[in-house]
Amino acid sequence: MSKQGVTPRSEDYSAWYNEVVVQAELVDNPEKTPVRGCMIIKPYGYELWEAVKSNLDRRFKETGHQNAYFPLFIPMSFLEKEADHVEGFAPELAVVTHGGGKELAEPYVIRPTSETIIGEAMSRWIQSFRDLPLLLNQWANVVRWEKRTRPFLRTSEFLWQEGHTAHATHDEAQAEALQMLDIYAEFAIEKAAIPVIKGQKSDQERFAGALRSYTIEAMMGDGKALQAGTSHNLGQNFARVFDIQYVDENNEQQYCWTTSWGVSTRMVGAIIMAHGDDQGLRLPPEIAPIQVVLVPIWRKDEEKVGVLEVVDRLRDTLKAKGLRLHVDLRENVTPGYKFNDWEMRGVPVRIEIGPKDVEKGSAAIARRDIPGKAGKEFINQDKVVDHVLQLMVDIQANLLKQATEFRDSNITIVENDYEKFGEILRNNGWALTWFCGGAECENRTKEDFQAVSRCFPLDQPQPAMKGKCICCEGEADRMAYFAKAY
RNA sequence: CGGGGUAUGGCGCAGUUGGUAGCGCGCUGUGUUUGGGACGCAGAGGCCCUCGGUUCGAGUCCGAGUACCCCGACCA
Repeated sequence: MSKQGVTPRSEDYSAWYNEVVVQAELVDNPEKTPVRGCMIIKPYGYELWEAVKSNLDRRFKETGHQNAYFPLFIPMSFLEKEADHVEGFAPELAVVTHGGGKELAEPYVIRPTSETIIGEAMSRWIQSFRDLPLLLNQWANVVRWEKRTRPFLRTSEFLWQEGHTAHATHDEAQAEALQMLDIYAEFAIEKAAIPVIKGQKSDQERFAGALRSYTIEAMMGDGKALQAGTSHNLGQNFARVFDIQYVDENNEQQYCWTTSWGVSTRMVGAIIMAHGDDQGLRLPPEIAPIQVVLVPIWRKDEEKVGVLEVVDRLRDTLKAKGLRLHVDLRENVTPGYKFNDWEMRGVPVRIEIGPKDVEKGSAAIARRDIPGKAGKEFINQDKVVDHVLQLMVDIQANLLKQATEFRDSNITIVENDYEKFGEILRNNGWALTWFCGGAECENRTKEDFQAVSRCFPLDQPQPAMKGKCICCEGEADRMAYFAKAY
């Protein structure tokens, strides 16, 4: 790269994002990746995804789910069984027509999601109420042929987990959908430090084939919204078309109630856009692949010996505390280069050890959430471990605090004022307003402001109250967030 | 799927009236450096997107094709 640093966010947010993901080495340069719309996730980016993955996987297992794996290929006829479902996905399907040099009798679809093939399996596996609930999850790749793609946010192939469960009653399925939404929100807030809002999707924005769809909505650094995770109560739609039935206690056949829920590599995009600054990434310590980077500095070989002695000692004591740590021993770049490099990669804490520190028994500690020299201080080497452990907590909390304050300062409650409503949306703000949920109204806001409802928050600001829909002025019993979205 | 643009070392680009390719960064070696993106010296590295045409001669001119990028309509 001939260029140093990235385009400032304020100048061109989109350019900033595209440059950061490449310069922080999360992905291969998309313009060079040979498969259009797909991404090569580089090791550092994949480690970030693994942090998301391992956190969620643990929570899924804690709540009784088991991992399984279903085929990448799905018979075309499976998708066609659920009318809404196939209609929703038809335009973005990749289809395999040939195999082993011969045309297939029935084409396979490369899964855009697995409700159908898992539904078919469930229909064979479930016999009795004793087989329920069936709580499955799979970690997989899926393909949706997207016209415009962006690394992590929208790619033709992406990685995700998709949970699929079957229950005896509507209420159990509903509870499951809400439980998984809670798990997503908890992860987003506590680990990714993104203050997401839990809500229900409007009928227009609902998953194709679902009874109800829920979402965690996150605000990005430019004010736009990003759906960071979803869960669906699929009702009996898939159970009916795939014949997922069980015999209840009274020996009667009943259709199951199913759910599905997913978080994808888009979450990585959310982390980048929720926290990044003009220096690059800022990663929350909880999920940062590298939490602490040690940069040794020396001029002469005799200094090097003393410096490395201190560096090795600090490395060992910090590692003993369970910190994910890296020592940057590169000799072909200067310390200044390294500082910028690690800031671009978003490492929460950097420790610099130079000859002066060896002499004075000190260490320079720089915290990434406060950029540049302002976030740097010199402390006694004896205090480094405690200080760094405290910084992990402080930085985690501070990133969440900053993101929350930013979000709240960009949300405006608006009632009965379509002009003001539009103004908020045009300025990339979020409008919280009464909304009847109707398709006509939503189409109108989309046309007028390129913005639709993000969700009806589960946590309603004025529960039990009613208002006038911002569009049609008809009765609305819930408020919804509207915003431009990724 | 509509509109615009680009294609030349790893990356970013230049290349005049057509004469057989250059700059910066990076890379390799080496020496001096190293506390906020170091410098000197010596090197390596090119099917100029593809096919066809014009010409003694094409990176350059003409034609066709392909790929990609940007802007709009569709989307986890």
